[in-house]
Order: sequence, then C-alpha cells, then structure tokens
Amino acid sequence: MAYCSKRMKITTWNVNSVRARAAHVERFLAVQQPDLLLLQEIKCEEPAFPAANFAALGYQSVVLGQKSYNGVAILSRLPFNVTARGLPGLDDAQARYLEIECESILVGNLYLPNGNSGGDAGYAYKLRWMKALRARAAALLEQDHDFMLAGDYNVCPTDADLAQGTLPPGDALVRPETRAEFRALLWLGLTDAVRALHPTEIIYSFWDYQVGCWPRDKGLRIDHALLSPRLAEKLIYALPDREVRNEEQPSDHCPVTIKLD
DNA sequence: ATGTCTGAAGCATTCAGA
Repeated sequence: MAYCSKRMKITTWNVNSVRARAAHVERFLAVQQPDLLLLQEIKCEEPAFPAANFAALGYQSVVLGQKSYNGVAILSRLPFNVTARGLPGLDDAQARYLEIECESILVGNLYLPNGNSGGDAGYAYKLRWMKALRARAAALLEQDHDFMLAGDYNVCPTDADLAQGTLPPGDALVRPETRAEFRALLWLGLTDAVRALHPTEIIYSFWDYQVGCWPRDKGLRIDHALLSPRLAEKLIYALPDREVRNEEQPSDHCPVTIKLD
C-alpha cells in the first residue's frame, strides 16, 4: 500500500503529434510547471520524441511510441518508476497506456480507442480496452494504492458533456455501451475530478478542427482524470486550460490540470 | 452541404484516422 503525502500538479494533454506541438508543450511546461505532464497521440516512435527539448526545462521523459498513430509519454520533474508499459491483461498492438509511480501515487496515462473506425471490430476493441482498464483499476483498489487514471478517454459521459449536434447519436464516444463502461469505472469508487468540483458547469476539452467548432464553442468533454478514494479527498483543482486552444496551430484538445493537496 | 489536421507513401497527391 502507498500513500501520497505531497502537493501535486498533474496535467493530461492529447497533443495530436508531439513533433508538431513541441513548442506548444515547451511553452506550457515553462509557464504552468506541472509536476507531471501526460501526453497522448504523440504519433511517433521513441527515437523521434523531442526528449532533449523537455529535458532542458527540467523534465525527464518516458515514452511508449509507435509509428504514425497513437503513442503516449509522461514528462516528470520528480523521480519516478515505470510500473506498466501497455495495459496489464490486454494483448494490445497499439501504444495506448503508460503507468508510473511518483511520490507514492500510481499514475496511468491512457489513450482510449476512439471506436469509430474499423467497423464492429473497431468498436469491440474499444469496449475490450475499457474492460481491461476497469480490471486494472479494480486491481489497484484491491492493493490499496493511491492512483489516478488520466488521459483521452474518447468518452462523453453524459449529454451535458457535449454541445448539442456535435456528434451523431450512434457515435462511439456517446453510445450507451460506452457510457455504461465509463459508469462502471466510477462505480468501482473512482471520482471524475472535473465533475467532482464542477458538477453542473458546461466544460469541454476538445473542439474539432472543422470550421466554427472552436469559435462557436461546439466542444466535447472527453479528457478525464479519475481518482482513487483517498486521492479524491485531496482534490483542490480540476479544469481544462482553454487559453492554449487559442494559440497558433493548436492541438484539437486542450490540457486538463489536476491539483492535489 | 461543406468545412481541418497529421503522418505515410513517395515526389504530387491521396489516404487513413481522428
């Protein structure tokens, strides 16, 4: 069993290519100085990851990459150990899960499958992935670890988490089976950090690049941080940083920051 | 109704995936 004792600032961010967004990430690190930055959709293999840029700002990198698609990485200014490369219990050809222990917290960085490509098999992969994530969460609870599972879930948990008309009813991000799997994660006893502190506000973390979505605020809330029970009691801040979406050539996601004390 | 962006293959432009 492990207990967190330190004040922590942790950000999750789907950057949609870390090479295209290296300067954006550097600016974010310099200004916001999170203890951990969880990156998704780095879209490269480890040798192409711009680790030196981030090391110059005091951040060590751990990378689980693949060519062209997916890929996750964690930047840390604190010492850490890698506890999982890939989701335990899932035979996954895609680079979507990376977990570390830092300051006695286990932090899982995840990029959950979108589920809209590949037909029935593609959607079945998404559900299989969600069940494996739930099994991982259940195992960590059984071990009495403090933990956070954060990243791009590709799930709008409720109708309050997307602008009207943004997605068709059958989209994999809002399908009833998708939402049921997300609720099953919460029913284990996990806390959706943003909704715990902001139960009724309209809050999005993603806006499609297509014309008008950002200026008209036609967004989705799909980037989430789920907290184990003791960590939830330490939660003092949880919000997206919308300003980043106004920068030149931004990612279609904005960073979501969690503070624990 | 359409609209955008990224990386790959391969060298102009199309495709997949999001």
